[in-house]
Amino acid sequence: MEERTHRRVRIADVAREAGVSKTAVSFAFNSPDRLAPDTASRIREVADSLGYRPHPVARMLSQRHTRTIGVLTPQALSVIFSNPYFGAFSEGVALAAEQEGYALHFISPLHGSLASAVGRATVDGVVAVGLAAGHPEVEQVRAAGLPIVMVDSTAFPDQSGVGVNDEGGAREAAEHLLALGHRDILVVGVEPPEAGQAKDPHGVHTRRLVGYAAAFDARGIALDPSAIVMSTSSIEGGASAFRRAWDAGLRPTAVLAMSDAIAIGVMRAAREHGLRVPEDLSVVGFDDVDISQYANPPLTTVHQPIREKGETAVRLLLAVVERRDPSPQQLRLETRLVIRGSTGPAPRQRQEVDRARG
Amino acid sequence: MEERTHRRVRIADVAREAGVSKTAVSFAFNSPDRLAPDTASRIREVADSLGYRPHPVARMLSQRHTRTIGVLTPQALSVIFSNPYFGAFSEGVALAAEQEGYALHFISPLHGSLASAVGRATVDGVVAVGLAAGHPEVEQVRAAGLPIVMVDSTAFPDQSGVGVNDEGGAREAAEHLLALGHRDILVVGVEPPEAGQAKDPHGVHTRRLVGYAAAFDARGIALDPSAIVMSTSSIEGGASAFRRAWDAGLRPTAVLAMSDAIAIGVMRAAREHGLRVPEDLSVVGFDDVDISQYANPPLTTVHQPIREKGETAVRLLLAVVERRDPSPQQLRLETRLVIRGSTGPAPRQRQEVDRARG
DNA sequence: CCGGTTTGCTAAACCGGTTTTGCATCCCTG
DNA sequence: CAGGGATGCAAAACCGGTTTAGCAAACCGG
Repeated sequence: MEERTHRRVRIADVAREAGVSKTAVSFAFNSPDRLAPDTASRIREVADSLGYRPHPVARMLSQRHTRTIGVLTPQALSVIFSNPYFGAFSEGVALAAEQEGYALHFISPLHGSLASAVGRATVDGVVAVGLAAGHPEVEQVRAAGLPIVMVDSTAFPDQSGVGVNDEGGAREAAEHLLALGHRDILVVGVEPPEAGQAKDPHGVHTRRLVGYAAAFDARGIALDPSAIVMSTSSIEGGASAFRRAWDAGLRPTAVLAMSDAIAIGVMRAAREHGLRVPEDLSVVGFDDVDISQYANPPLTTVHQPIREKGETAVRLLLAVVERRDPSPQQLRLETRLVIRGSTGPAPRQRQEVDRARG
Repeated sequence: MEERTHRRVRIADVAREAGVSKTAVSFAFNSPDRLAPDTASRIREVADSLGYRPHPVARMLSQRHTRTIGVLTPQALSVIFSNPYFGAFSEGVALAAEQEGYALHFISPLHGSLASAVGRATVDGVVAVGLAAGHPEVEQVRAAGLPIVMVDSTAFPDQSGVGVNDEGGAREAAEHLLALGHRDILVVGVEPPEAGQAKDPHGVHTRRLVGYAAAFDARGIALDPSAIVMSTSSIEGGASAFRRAWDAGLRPTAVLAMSDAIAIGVMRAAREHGLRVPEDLSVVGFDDVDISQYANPPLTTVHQPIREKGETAVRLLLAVVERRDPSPQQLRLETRLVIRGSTGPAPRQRQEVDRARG
């Protein structure tokens, strides 16, 4: 197989073989109308016979765009891909990207450095998910002159952003529990996966917490800060968070989990302690990830249009990448509570026992 | 904000500003040891103050590599990202890629054309998943001189490949059911998601079928071809496949599903028909995807090291990309049956009823 | 049949870096 | 103090395309 050592066929090779200039070959592929029809087809034949393929990198360089969009995440891809939330989001991103003819490039820390990954990325624009607006890598992207759209985070006024109504959804979730008579409610919050990540005062966690609190306020009840625990957004994280709360003596009749993965973990841990869901413990999640409807019992949760969010992010991005409508927009998609099997009326006894204990 | 209109800072700008040549600037970044220490640091200062970032595309062109690896799939990304199997595989790929300092580029049909997506892809090598060796796009990659490693598919002798022991795992699964006394067993096979995809005689489906058949053969029992139905690998697909079989009059006591998603769908559909799992119906899946242990009941399934497969694929690929050990290898990772709650002894009555009916 | 436009193609510049080659200058060493 | 080897940087070539400017021939109306 000499094919292996065989140098790649360049445009100059085709030009020489066809007896024309490089320009003509380029025209034959990109604007055939600028050539006599038979010249164009002759060139293409020669190119085919030589197995010529325009070098994509060279093409990018001279055309000054890559037809690729980047998805920027502060977490390692190796930890994110089997996260169903991210999976659904990526689906949305991919759908829009494919329709518009853009490829996808995932930008995540290389050798631990997100900055160098950003510097290496050959993209026309970036969708940033899970990053605060002031994040240094976001600045780096802006400094490179690349359009960026922020997802679930406040954006700069000169760039677009998409989010969902976290407050409203959270409030609905808490109201649902309150209406069922629950008063001893444990909140399990999502903590930023990167330890280095400073707490974002406008982050998802805060917005959902505000929503929960609003529901409590509306009933003149205070949300007990000691009944708020943090967890990574995973089944294991949720399970261990519930165990910690239990060990600390908390005996909630309901849990407000800030993600479905946490909710599912909470349900598992609760079962280990002999609690039935929803008879002894009601659990409501957040996100309405695909698998939540198949959970046991099916999870009551706040639905947010994850896929649509990904699609929207790409469309907003491409609007400025392709200079169609560069005016930045801030979109907020709606959320809604989906009541399934993991929530029910507060257990009478437990409630009284807890009161007596408290 | 004039920043918006501001042209990108090029290497020549830095050179002029610092009073040196482009070469010196390049050296300052890539091989500082070839410059006097203070010259190098002065250049870097100037570069910083100007906000200079080497243009990644230009860099790729001259260095003749991209430090990116491509993941090639025949299915649209928009349909694949929330597939837990693919998620886990991508995790493995991402883990190895990140460790080696490579970025990830997903290559999937653009505007419906996989070929054009391959032509546009700026990658140093490709991991192909779900494609048969003879697939035209695989040929295209080879013709472009790019290293490729095939996953779960027979590879050419001059390129590497990774697979798992599908036959062995399938055989174990069938043996398990047979040993539990099941005789009326429904097989739900995976059909290639792309209709255009011709049936690959060496594909995953065939290998698993061979394994099932081997277990039957060992007991001198024939695998009834009419008890084999096809399905797309999804919960919905599995559910509707079971319904179709049921409507066709089949009354199996056990199901061999070729993927976990199918198995979960089968369990759901079975419950709709009033069957209890595993009392009335045993179900065994394939793949042992993360969520299978959380299914209701926990799914008995054939475990395959999905993440490890992704990792291995990347390492094999990089071995030839970086010309470390270009000798192609064919690896086959092991599978094993994981017995959980979805399988049990064959129900006596049902068995007899069926015999009488049969 | 003349001046102007169109057609069909080419030469050269360019995209923004890296790499090779080469030339001074400096430092040793004998 | 001449000769040889480092050292430090610059000039030019190169990566492989696209795009601009421009030229010659063909065409066309008057």
